[in-house]
Amino acid sequence: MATSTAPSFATPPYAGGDALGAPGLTPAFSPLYQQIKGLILQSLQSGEWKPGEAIPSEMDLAARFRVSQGTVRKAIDELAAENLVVRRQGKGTFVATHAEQHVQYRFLKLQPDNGDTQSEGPAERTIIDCKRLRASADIARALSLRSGDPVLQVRRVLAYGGVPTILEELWLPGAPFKGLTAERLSNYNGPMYALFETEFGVRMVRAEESIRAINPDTEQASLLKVDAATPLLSVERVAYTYNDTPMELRRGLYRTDTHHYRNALS
Amino acid sequence: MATSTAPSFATPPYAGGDALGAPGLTPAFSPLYQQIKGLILQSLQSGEWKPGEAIPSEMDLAARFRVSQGTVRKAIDELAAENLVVRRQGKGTFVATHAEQHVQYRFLKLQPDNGDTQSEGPAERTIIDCKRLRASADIARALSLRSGDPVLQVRRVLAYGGVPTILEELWLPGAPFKGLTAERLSNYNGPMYALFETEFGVRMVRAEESIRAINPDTEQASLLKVDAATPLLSVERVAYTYNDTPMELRRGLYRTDTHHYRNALS
DNA sequence: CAGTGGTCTAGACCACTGG
DNA sequence: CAGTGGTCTAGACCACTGC
Repeated sequence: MATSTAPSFATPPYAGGDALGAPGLTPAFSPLYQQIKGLILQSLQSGEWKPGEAIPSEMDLAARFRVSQGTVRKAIDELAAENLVVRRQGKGTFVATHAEQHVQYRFLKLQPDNGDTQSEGPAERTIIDCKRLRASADIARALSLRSGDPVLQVRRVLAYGGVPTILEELWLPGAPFKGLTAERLSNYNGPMYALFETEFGVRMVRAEESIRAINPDTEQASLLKVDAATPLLSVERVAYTYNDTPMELRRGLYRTDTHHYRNALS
Repeated sequence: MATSTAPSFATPPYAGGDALGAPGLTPAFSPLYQQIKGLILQSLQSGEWKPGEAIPSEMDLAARFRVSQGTVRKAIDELAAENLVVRRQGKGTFVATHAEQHVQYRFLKLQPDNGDTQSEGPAERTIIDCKRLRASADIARALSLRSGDPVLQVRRVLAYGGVPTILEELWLPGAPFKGLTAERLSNYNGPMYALFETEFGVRMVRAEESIRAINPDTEQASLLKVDAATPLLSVERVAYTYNDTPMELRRGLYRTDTHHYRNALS
């Protein structure tokens, strides 16, 4: 509905302090553009604008929130810096998506040693299984659930040019992903995070990875078709939606004889 | 001296196109604030303002470059986003430094599994050796040198709580680091990159890492006091100064039984 | 051509720092 | 208190997109 219309202040040109309307969700003291950012964020979470769609123009938002275009602009600047929206000059500002961009697999830092991600092409994906389980203590902790809560476990292998390169095991909270099956995963063409968006309305926004070197156990070694003495990269990722809500725990084993994990520091 | 004073344009309020003065170094077409950013960058490289020092206020820079404060602000915003300068409200804008910040070891992503970097304290550093060598083909390529050019090689071990955890081997171009010795490295207290700043005027700005899982050879294993079958993280880093000039190649072996490599994705 | 984001300006006031 | 960076506004014009 016509909810979040305007921060109710009447002290132009600079209100300064807290200025939120009815929901009153600003605990301390934040600049106007931060409050506007928060309001836009709420609309993103609530699904008012869906991934891939355009959000209203800066002028429209400025009118809606009763602030200047510059203030909206600064709010959107930050959202764009966090990869939540994408600006396109002359067209508009769009809700970021893991699909339909050529920035696919944004969270996958493994790349071929020759650097040519292009010629390598997309991974060949093989689902091993997809089970309904109850969360163990560590899984529950990572996903902010309680031990025993229902979770989905997916295991799969990614291969490049016929060479199995990544073995992944991932856990998802049962409730938001009700109805996810191995079949739906297999039939879907494109990044898994894109499927999460379109089928479950869950958009992954941010993630953290912990990396170690390990030796695989015999099952892992056979799935990746490597010797058990071949060291592998163990990459544990927790992915978050809006609001810093953890929505996925993923444990990956990466072969690093033909690929490497690339990271830019600044 | 009083070189870079102002982009010479006389078409207020918006020149639009290329507007650089004498050196004329803008090939294509860039907004004013980008040109200002470039000019500030030149002053940073030239050492007009040294790491830790304050740069002129936004007002001063606006006057110097004959643009509005807002334009200078946007230029500095980008430099701050790239960690080249640090803004401090009420005090000024300062040239970023690897020393004297509590953001030390910005490029070291290894951290203890309990996450408590504080209680762990600083690493105990042991220099193994520091040799003058000639660059091999791969070293030369990484540092944009020619094979056979003089380079310095440093090897060292970092330990935490008496446990050797990191074995590093690093190469530096000979010319800029003339006079670096094992002694000076050992005597220096603080991050190596801070020493590079104060003693050699080389500031590392950005880096890229390639990560693999490997088994150590016998020498490496003994230096880290681990079994030769213990898989380790191999982290190859190229660090860059201003102008994307590579200034260091560093190959690290990380133990990941008590520590892990942490990476934030967004 | 109208509509979008992108740049630039000028001026006002706020928040923080230190003398 | 003066000086710094930080926020906000209003208005102008530029660059790009697509009808």
